[in-house]
Amino acid sequence: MADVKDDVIEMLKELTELTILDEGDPQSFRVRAYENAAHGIGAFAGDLAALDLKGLQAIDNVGKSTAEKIRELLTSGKVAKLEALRAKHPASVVALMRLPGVGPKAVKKLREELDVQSLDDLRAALAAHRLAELKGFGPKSEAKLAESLARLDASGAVTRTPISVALPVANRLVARLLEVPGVTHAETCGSLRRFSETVGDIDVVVVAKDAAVVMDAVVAMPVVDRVLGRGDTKTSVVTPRGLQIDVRVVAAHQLGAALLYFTGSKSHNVKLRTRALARGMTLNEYALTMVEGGKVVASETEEQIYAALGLPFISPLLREDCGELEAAEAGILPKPLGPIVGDFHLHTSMSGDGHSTLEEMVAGARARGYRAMAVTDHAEGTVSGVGRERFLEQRAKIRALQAQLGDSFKLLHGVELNIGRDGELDYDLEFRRGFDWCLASVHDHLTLDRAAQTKRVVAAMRDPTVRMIGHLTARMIGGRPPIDLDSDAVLAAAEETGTALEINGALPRLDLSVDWQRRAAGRRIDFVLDSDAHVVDELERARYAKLNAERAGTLPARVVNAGDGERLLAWLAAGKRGV
DNA sequence: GTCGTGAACGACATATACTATGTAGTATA
Repeated sequence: MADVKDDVIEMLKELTELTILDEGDPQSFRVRAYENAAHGIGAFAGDLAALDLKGLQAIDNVGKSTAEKIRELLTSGKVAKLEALRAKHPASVVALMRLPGVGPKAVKKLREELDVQSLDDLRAALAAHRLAELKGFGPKSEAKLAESLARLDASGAVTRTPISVALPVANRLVARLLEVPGVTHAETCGSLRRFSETVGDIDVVVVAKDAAVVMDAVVAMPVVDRVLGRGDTKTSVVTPRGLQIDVRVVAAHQLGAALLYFTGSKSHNVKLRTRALARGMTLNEYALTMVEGGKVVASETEEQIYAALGLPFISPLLREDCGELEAAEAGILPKPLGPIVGDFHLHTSMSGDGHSTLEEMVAGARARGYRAMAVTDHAEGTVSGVGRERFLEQRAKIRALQAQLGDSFKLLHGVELNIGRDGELDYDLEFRRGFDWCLASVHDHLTLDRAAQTKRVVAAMRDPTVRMIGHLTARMIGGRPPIDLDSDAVLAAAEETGTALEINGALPRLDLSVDWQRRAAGRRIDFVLDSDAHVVDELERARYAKLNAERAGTLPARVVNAGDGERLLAWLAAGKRGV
């Protein structure tokens, strides 16, 4: 479903990049307009292909010109303006700008004065020491460009890093920083704090008495492959896998302003700063200050800064400039979800890929204060799945365990069914009815076309035993794409059949995505936050599912296992709607 | 480029750090 939208955003991003080159200014109005339009499209939850020019222009920051380009792209597959820019600035030239330290001005100069039109040309110019002739370039520039080129040859293009890779690195880094003498606070900011699916780098804000000590500690860490830059308060390093880490040291009384700034998003910050100026104040990463007289209004906490700007606290998860500032102003920010009270997708050592026992998983869930949980090992249709007898043995154990636990904890015997190529499910209807909880998921045949994928998923939803669909799109962030589904048809079927949709908290999945959840908003569809844990510590991942749901602004009333345990039990007892 | 006001045109433009150079470019949120 995301295909068309991704194509449009890709087109706008390319227009942005080429226009920066064309105008030699990364901040021109045209450039900003393309960026804003891409932003608006990103926040739009409908089907772009179904819209006419007028409909497209109703999207934020999409005007006549962009709407026409979108139609042009969707009908012909090409955009004349883009083609013209591509002809003028071929890919080999764009590649120059991707070199760290090279911007539009440098590219312009290299092309005009040295006829450098590609990385190869640049390599030759460097070898001949011709860069020294250029004003603004010196021996250091030469050395830096040569190193960038060599690194590019070695590692290929730079891509964004999936959150599943970046978050553990960031957590270890923060833990180490907290051990540095004099450090009283260390926190991950940037897109990781906003819980973006992929991140460009890791931003860490540190409070310490002596910044130099922190900088020394950072560059000495084993995770550091090389140092990009080091200043009095900011150091940038790169890991061996090419992930950039920026560490910034601030004073304790500036922490709020620093967190706000380094968390972003950029456009959220720009709007906040504009808002400050309109109120006679100026906001930077150190403080919110009166323009007249320079008196500091707020700096210590984010809450104080938002309050001084006449706003309630806005969760980092929402700071994407997707209407959160307007919602805050109107007092209609999405409410955070309550505590997680159950987990309905997890595996034990009974099936091939689980590593903790049933008892360990139950203990883990109880330790988290849950009221209920379903054990859902794989059915026989999955590689690591097991047959009927093993499940019946497990059921007996679960019943015995439930008897010990009493009413304080509801333990369901569940199963994760595999959705077959044509929507067929494991075992037979009668055997499936024997489970307390059936979830069904797609694990294979991931490249079927849209009609076939939609049909098999909807077929599974129509089964009376299937209470929930697990990781609906089967995507892996930074890995494999989502399966091709007709989102309207799938969501309509979920609503009609009363089949809940899982929000899977495994970091490589985060499935449903924010985009899908927003598409489902307004429909009567229940969501379940799950860990998909294969080992007891992974129960923690349900928290990531919760963050993802909050990021999407999914309503607490639609999430059955966050908030009130009794509400959850009532939902479980009610069974599948219409069955 | 978009947007809002008024039907063609003006407004839109945050704030800083670092680096290599001698004022500007690039990068970051």
